[in-house]
Amino acid sequence: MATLKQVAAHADVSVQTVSNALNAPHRLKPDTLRRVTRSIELLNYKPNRNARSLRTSAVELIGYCVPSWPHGQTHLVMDQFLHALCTAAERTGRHILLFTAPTGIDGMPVYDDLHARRLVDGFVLSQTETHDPRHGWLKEQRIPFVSFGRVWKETTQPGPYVDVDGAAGCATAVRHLYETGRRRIAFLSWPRTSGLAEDRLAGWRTTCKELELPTKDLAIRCPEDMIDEGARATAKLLDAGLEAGTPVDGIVAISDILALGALRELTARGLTAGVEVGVTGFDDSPLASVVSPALTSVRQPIDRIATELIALLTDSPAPADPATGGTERLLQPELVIRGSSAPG
Amino acid sequence: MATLKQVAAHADVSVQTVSNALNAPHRLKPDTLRRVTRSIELLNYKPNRNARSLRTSAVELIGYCVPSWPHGQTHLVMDQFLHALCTAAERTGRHILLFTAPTGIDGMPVYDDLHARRLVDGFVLSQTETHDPRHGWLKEQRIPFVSFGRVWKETTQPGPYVDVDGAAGCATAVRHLYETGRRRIAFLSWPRTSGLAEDRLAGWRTTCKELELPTKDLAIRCPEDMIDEGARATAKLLDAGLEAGTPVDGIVAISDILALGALRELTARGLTAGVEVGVTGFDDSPLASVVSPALTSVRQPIDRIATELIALLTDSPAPADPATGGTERLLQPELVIRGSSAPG
DNA sequence: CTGAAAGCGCTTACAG
DNA sequence: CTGAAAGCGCTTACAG
Repeated sequence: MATLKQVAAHADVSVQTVSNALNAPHRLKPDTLRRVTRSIELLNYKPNRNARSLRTSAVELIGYCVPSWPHGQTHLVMDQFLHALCTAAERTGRHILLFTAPTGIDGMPVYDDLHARRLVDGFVLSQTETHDPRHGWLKEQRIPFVSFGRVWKETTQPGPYVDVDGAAGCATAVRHLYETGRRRIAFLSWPRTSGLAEDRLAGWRTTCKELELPTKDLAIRCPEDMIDEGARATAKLLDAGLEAGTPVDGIVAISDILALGALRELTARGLTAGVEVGVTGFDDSPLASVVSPALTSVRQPIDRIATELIALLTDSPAPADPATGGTERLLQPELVIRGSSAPG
Repeated sequence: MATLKQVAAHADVSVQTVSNALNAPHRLKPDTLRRVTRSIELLNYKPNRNARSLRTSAVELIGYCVPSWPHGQTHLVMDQFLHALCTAAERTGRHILLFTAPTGIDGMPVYDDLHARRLVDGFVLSQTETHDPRHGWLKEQRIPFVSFGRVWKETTQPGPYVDVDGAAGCATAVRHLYETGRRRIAFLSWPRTSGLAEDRLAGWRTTCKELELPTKDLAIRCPEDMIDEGARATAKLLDAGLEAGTPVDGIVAISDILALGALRELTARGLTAGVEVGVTGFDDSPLASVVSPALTSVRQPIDRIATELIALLTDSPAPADPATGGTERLLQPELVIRGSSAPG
């Protein structure tokens, strides 16, 4: 393996000049640069990153804690997210270092350790929880990080974040169902403890009110994000609608999984999603396009999210540019319309 | 941030002794060790890994290329696998570095680069393809790697691998269906180009023959791993069975996704999985336990796989121990029985 | 525009 | 059992 010194000898310059050829080529006379570049190629020289990192004390590595899921649950777009995150990091010459850590505050020593030993420069946080203690802790330790997802219900968000406007996403879903003729639109949610859920639910509620649609008894909180729960909640909604003579004709689900449960219950009752009842999910996971009828779903802009995360983490402190500045980005999701809400 | 030197000064020993306290504590007099340890804790000293790596030229980082999937496809157990891989790596003091690369041979310069710049010590390969060119290339370059999955149809496997005995998994599934009374067991497969598929199919075929069950026209190759394809293939099987007066009563699917398609088609025809037809999948993905009836599925021992991968990659060249030695591990999967094959 | 020197924070033989 | 010295391969002020 060639070293700087060998390249320097080969090109008959000092090591410093080779280093400059790599890191500040404009400082070299074009002729010298050419000669050095040729030697680099000839010797197939690749700079040793450990030596560089030792000197600069930047490793160009970003830590990401692999979430561990309770059995039966899964992050259906996690591989997409990781791929996007890697790609975004690589565009800036960085990479993602994976690690595991206990949930919540108990995991913080792991973060501290990775940073102190200089295995990473900083962290991308995801799976943000309501009152997530990690953000405040990292900020206090002056460990660089950026969060995918807001810390809900705090007065101020500690540190930079990127998030998706869930309320707007659900609002779009409600409007879409309204435009396709639905007038009694229910919402399948998660427990109240989730700030994320409250945000999305608020989008549903507000939009229903705007459109003068009913909301009473139409929001159901499923205790877990499981297909069965979605089916159960849908059954309850359909039964109540029948009894009252006001059948539900639209269902906005807070996740694709719950939406899948809704689809299953409809099928079980001989109803067709997109015909009698319009159904929408959230996340546009791979499953959405694979069931039939395919699931209309709110898609988070994953590539954009990844790009912004890396930008916030690695850019020099933004100069408060009113347009792109600041350290908070709320991105707009997009409704992907398929058969479950609009037959044809 | 404390350095070795500072700790040495604080403990009134040489830096070398502090280093030894960390890396070879047995060399120190118990008393000295105690004193040094105290200083380390007091100063909250964490060794700089870049300095260490520069010196030892080992980074304790393992590269893993995040697969990119065609839209609508997903690796349902990828998050489980990554979690297991991370955990296994961390047990040996290592971590996983994620990167992206073009598929096949085109990606090799990326691997080479990561290794040459000393960002990683070696690689874990997955998504192994038939005739995968990466293994041979890496071996030739003397870049350490281990493969999850065999390179099929080659005379010899280049380099170490861990794989799951797919044939045995499918054999178990067939036997289970047989034991629950099924006598006409079909197989839902992938295209012939997949060595993995041929292996699993062979397990089905051999076991059927052993049990004197029919196999003719009972293996269907779905062009893609999608729910719709599984449903379509199942429809074809059921139709053919009806016509011939010999109804299919068992379906072994090569993946959970295809099995899900089978379940859907059964439901659409008013049949119940586990009653009229027993169905099994492969992978025991999160979806398996979430549909209803829940899906019987062949589970790959993910934690074991991860542990073996890390062991093969990082252990000193095994001394040809007849028991655990060698660089090839074929692990046995396990059938997880649920309602889709056995009601109640 | 180019080069000689110092130093990033460790570990590794080697002496004592 | 402990320490003085060299060196891993870079980059960074600083001179020239």
